[in-house]
Amino acid sequence: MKLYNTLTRQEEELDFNKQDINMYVCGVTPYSSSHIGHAMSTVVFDVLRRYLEFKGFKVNHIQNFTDVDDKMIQAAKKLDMSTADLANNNIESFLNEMALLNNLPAQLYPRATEEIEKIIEIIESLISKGLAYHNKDGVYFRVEKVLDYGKLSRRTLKDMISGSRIEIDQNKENSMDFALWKSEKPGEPSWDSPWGKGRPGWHIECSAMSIKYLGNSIDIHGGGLDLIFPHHENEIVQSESFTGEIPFSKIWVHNGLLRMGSDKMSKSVGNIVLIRDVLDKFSTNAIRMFILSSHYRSPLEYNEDQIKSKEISIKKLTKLLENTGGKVDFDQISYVCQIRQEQFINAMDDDLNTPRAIATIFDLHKDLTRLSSEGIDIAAGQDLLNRLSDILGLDLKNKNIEYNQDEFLEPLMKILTNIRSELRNKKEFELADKIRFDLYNIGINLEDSLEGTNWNIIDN
RNA sequence: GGCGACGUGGCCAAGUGGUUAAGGCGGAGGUCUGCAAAACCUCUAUUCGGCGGUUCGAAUCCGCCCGUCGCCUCCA
Repeated sequence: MKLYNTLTRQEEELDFNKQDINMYVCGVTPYSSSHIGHAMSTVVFDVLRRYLEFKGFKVNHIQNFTDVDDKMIQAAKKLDMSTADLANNNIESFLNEMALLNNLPAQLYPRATEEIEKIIEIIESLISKGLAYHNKDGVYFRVEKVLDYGKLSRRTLKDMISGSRIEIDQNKENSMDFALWKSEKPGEPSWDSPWGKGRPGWHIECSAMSIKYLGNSIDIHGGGLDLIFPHHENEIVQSESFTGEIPFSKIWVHNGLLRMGSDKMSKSVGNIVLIRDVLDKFSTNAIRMFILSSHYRSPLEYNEDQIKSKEISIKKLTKLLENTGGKVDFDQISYVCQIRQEQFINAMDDDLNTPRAIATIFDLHKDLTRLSSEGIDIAAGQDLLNRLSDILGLDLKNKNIEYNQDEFLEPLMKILTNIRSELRNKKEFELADKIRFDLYNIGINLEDSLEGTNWNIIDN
């Protein structure tokens, strides 16, 4: 399998000579509800993980929570609660939403505040190596000391300083030096350290957690494109300086960002759509198919019409699973399965090309409907359809039938459709059509078939 | 200002040197049906932002121009 490595700016063959793959994915800062941009990122890495597992690897997947930082402190203050409570609340709903999105849970979800010991160990080591210094504001990393600083984001210190929008901090040796530890300010959560009370800076928590749980040099480190600089750049320089091992991560995978209109969706811009609101409107399958219909490195524009169109696509695929029976034709069915599975794998092997993978699923669908209409048993093909869909985290077996589970509607509709069937049997079509028409006007759609009448609530 | 990405049919989106430019949605026609709906079948870009260039051959490589976006501050 090839994956695009942000560090080398090219696709690289994944030739890990081992069965385990260590994958660290940067999670969220749980200061508020998560938006669908976060959903996009987690779905992408979920699919990467599922595919690697399909290929036979055991994936150690870790996703962190940065549960203390400026935003956390501000938000907690505003809500008059502790940062810990705020984090707990948001983490709980985040994990809940991940499950609803059908993302496999990571093996571990470490939190910055629970890794202070490791964080301090790293900072002490960096100071002792002369790569970090302590002043009244905290501890800072000396970026000038590291020659390859900027290798991930491909920029030089000179470029960064000249283009910098941040005010120059006179207390820092170099304006690009970044905080490893921040000294305590009144009213803020803090921990004891050799440099007095304080809290970790951004970036250091990910180095600590990645190294502690996955080792000095991991296989895949991922996150959104917007984390390349400064977050991942700084993680690299801290980690490699601390462990002395290069690379900190063999491959850096970054997903493109979700846009709202033509702008990036982000909490700070304020143009966000919450995951839970999208989950209210659309099925998990449709949301995932929407996300996976464009390549993970491209930007994706949030578009409800497009998500809606995926509901229809999913329904088509689901419908095919209902076909049963027919004569066994091993040659035909296995030929089709072999071709389509191969195309699916080729697509996924090519830098996780999910749009192409999805296209082969539809090709498989077309093949199978053809064979089925020729009276051939397609059970083996349906099984493949399920397996391939499962790699994308699409659950075709789970029909979203919750609509029809209302305890009053269900028996009521049964009475109505039974009466209507009798009318149709007596050829009293005018009255039967009136029932269908009137129900349609209150939002219930009837579909007659040979097996009986199905109904569903029309979504808008 | 520096670095980077992108512009493919009505919408979304693959394809990055060579048979008919994937796939989904939409649209048109058809099969089925008492009629609908659903499902299925067929059709739906001589053309890839514009202009030049390289090449036997370019959506695909090069140059310029136009347009959109991201990072350089917190961000998935």
